[in-house]
Amino acid sequence: MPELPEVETVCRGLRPVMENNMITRVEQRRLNLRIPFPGDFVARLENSTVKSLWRRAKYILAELDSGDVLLMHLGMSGRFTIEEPQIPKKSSKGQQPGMFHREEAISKGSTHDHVVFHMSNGAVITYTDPRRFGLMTLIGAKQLHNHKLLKDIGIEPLGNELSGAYLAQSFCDKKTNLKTALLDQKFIAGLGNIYVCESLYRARLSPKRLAATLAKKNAEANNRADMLAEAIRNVLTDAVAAGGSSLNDYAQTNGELGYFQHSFDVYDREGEPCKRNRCPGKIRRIVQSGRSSFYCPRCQR
DNA sequence: CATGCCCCCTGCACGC
DNA sequence: TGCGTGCAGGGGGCAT
Repeated sequence: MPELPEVETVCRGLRPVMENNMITRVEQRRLNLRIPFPGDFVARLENSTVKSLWRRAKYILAELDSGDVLLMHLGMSGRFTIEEPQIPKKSSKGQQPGMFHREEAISKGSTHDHVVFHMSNGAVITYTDPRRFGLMTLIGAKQLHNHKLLKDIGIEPLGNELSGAYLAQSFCDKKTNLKTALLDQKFIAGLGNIYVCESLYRARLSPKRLAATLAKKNAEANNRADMLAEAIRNVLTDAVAAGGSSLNDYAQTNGELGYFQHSFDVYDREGEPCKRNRCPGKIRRIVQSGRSSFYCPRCQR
């Protein structure tokens, strides 16, 4: 499922075909995804030009010359496919699991293709989302920062603000465990279940640990907070790098963005051995706030 | 205000 | 083999 690194990858993939291009035609095939489309969605998009495209948390935002911002979220199963004119055909050999080729994508289509953008450069961008947990809406640029979906979102984990001190400060009076605190979007934006599990593993911190224990005023707590901040940054940076490289391969053979293989250290590895050198632990799964947590009880404390 | 839980929806992994 | 069941997941919104 798309998490922050996938959303970043999709954003980078969309940028060259959307930025500085006009949306000439929009096909909107249903009235809602997770939330209703604005009633004038198509009218407000057609004949407007995308000035810039960026990511905030797991949202993709496109600023239009009309003064609107197009806000998009991939939810659980959302993806974009780009068809560009005059791309040489490639052999269908060697495609990665879960991906399908441009030719198949075109001929098949899908009942889950909900929105199609036709761009002035000839690119056709299709949004597909079987589970419809994604969303698209339009916001006036001036209202952007007050919009309910964006106004309470915390810092970007790949920006400069993430530090041990920030985590300690944010969690000092939290009564929940670390896992729950890290998933709370008002502290760190865009951290999802997978990368919280992976970050805690890298920092050797138990998801069950009380969040406030990062804030004790002693050297050990400071160190833990620093380790966690570093782990979050590294996990996400690595994943973006992995997505970026496979995106290049992918975009040349077919247009679908944002699906690539990851290997995780703990996520979805219940019962399997801990990957840490010489650690005899087995990965355990527990449920916290209704979500699965995967961790090594032996080396995460 | 802080926290917990439900729910939106479909594909998929199970078990019989 | 085929069918039914239950679960996963982001995150808003509501109840507590």
